[in-house]
Amino acid sequence: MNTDAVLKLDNQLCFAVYACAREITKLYHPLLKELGLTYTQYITMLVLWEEDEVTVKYLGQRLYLDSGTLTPLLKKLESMGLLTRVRDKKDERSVIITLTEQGSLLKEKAIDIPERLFCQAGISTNEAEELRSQITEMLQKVQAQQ
Amino acid sequence: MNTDAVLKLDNQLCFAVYACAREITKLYHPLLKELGLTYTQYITMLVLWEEDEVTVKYLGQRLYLDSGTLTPLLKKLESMGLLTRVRDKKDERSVIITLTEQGSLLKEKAIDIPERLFCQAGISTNEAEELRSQITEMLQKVQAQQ
DNA sequence: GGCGATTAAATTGTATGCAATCAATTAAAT
DNA sequence: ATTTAATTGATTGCATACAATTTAATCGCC
Repeated sequence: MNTDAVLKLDNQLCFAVYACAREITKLYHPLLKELGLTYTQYITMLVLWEEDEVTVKYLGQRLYLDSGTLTPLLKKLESMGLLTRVRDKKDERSVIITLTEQGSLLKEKAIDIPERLFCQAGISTNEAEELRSQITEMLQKVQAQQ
Repeated sequence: MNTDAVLKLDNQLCFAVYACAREITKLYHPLLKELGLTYTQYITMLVLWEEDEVTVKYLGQRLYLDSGTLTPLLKKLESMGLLTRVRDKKDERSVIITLTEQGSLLKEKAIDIPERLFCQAGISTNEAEELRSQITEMLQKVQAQQ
């Protein structure tokens, strides 16, 4: 590829990923509105529905987000009554996030979101899994450089 | 996949794309800092280096961004002396974006960024092109739903 | 020509993201 | 015990993103 072509937007893998991420988030918007969550709040709840009582640090590792993003987001979810934020007695540097009953119950309402989204986007399960695997590989490669 | 598994974060294609986009942007950060640009400002300049004198609407279509994002971003680039914003005489609703000489010249400094980034990320050109093609396909599928 | 519908930007308000820095606490070394 | 370093969150400042609304200009249709 010549020097001019590499600067063409449509040739850039990075831009494709970046634009795709935003378009997908927009697709989630109406579905998540029914739960009263934004996309970032939703993926935070996904982790907590898998594993309750985790630290902010752990959430950050799973979500690839830092405390500058998570602290206000978790305070918001706390104010919505979905979780609690309590300092760890054993190590006061850590904050333990715990779902409230309301937060746990919200999972039921979220169960059908993945399927509804896939239907909407018209993507087959197989090609999605293949693509997910490749992108995850790239994600880990890229993250290792930071 | 059972109902529990579909809600697992690591099974979600959408999250992989979302996290990957942010990690890639972070990888760009030190390279773009040399040019004094953010990632969004950089991709805006990419379009303008391809095609000068375009409308805000056109930029939005290429970048998948709306005027709410572009207007302040373009004002910033204007204040940096890289471009001008002028109403179209033929249709006063539109604003024409034109590179200044300084804006055009910046392209030279940007030429080697794609290669440096790929080296840094350790991704081969072939697998990148394959992945880019698949993600672009998904991007267009998803965007068609909006 | 006139007027409702449409279009293009700009504005407003909310929610991220993240770099950089700070503060508090804990762990390690001497 | 004291100093030093590392860890964990919180804070601050800046730059997006985008939904929703507003404003101004143009278009379509009669």
